[in-house]
Amino acid sequence: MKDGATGQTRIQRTKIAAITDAALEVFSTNGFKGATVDQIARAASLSKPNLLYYFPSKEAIHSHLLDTLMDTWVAPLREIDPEGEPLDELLTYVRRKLAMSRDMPRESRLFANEILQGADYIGPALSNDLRPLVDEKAAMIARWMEDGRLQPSDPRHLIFSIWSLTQHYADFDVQVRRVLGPGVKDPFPDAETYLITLFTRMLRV
Amino acid sequence: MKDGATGQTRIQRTKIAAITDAALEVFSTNGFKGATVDQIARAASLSKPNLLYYFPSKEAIHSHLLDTLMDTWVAPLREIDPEGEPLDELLTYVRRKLAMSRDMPRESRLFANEILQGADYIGPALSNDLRPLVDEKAAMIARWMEDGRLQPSDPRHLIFSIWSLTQHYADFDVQVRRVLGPGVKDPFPDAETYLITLFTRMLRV
DNA sequence: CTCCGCTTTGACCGATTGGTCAAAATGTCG
DNA sequence: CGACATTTTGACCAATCGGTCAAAGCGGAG
Repeated sequence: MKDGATGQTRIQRTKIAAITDAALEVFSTNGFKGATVDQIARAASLSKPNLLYYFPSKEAIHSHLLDTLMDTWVAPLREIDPEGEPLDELLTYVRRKLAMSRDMPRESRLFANEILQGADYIGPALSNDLRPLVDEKAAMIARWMEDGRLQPSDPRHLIFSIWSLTQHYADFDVQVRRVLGPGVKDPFPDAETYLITLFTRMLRV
Repeated sequence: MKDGATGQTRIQRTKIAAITDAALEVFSTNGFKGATVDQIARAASLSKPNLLYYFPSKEAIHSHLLDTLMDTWVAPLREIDPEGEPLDELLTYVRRKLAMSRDMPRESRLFANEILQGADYIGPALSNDLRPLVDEKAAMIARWMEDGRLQPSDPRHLIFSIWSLTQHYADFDVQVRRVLGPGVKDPFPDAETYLITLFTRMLRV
């Protein structure tokens, strides 16, 4: 039975949610080419043909994942408030992005895999959607710097550095833990302290 | 004919070099599971059986690559001089790592792929070889900070941040270029200026 | 109950995968 | 040259890949 607004039945919603969650797990740990439809189906407790009843192809699942997750992923950047206190806004952004690495490491690794291997699917979105957003926020930061409310530096590379440092703790989690050793149960508290110190010294006037 | 020291003929040296170079290209852009031995063979201008005459398996090529490249990859960290001027030593380290991202992006992506997907092969090396080295260098940096020659901060996360920021420009090169737009032909000069500023403000007493 | 549309499945397909093997080609030496 | 080791190749193999299909199972409305 249809449910007018979304055009999806209850069962469809449930199964599609299970599939996307399973696909997120499998794609993020194996990459697109390394993942198999069978793996995803097993992780979602479905048979392979049953999975392909809900999605036409492996590529379709991957695209669907990237599309629906993209907004969530850049949301914290969008929420930086031009009217707020500059340093607070940027430090909050750092904290939010680090929290996302802690709470959504699979999403982080999914995008990392995609970009690392050429961004074949997500590439256009980077040029058409992400770039204007970065332009806008970089201009805002540049204004803050001109007004003497932040120490001057390249705003675009500042944004890159926040992405790089925060996502590092999700994408390279294995390395971080191996290097810190088994004594460190959770690297994130120290990471947050360090990153806040770093960007405070970088930006505070 | 053997050549006593290495146990390799001239042809073997040439072909193995061609294979490792081709494999670096293919593995770094497709990951281990995404790469095929046919691709590597074609990139090395060899037939598949001929390639498997020099290496017993796909996994053997991958292992060989990671083993031989690991030393090169951590060399700049090893070369930080405990007797040098602290800030100079660390800024030089940043410059060297960024230069490696510019000149050896394939190597960077090879390691990024391996770690991102669980570090199944390289994991033990991280615990047994890299961790002691980081411990040693972190202790050195901590001493510098105690002596008042650097602003204090977590030395291990400082090292992580240098890895993260410099390798970002190799691993996420596609994203960086898409976000900066086609007007920017080479992101590296601005990146170097930004990173030197960042770590100078972070560390200078 | 019957009927009908949605859901699930086992069997199967062609293509591609990593890897083998025996034979042929090539190189290297006296 | 002739003899022997090294190198190269086409044909081939079992396993796995993404995807198809017809048939069976299922739930709810009448």
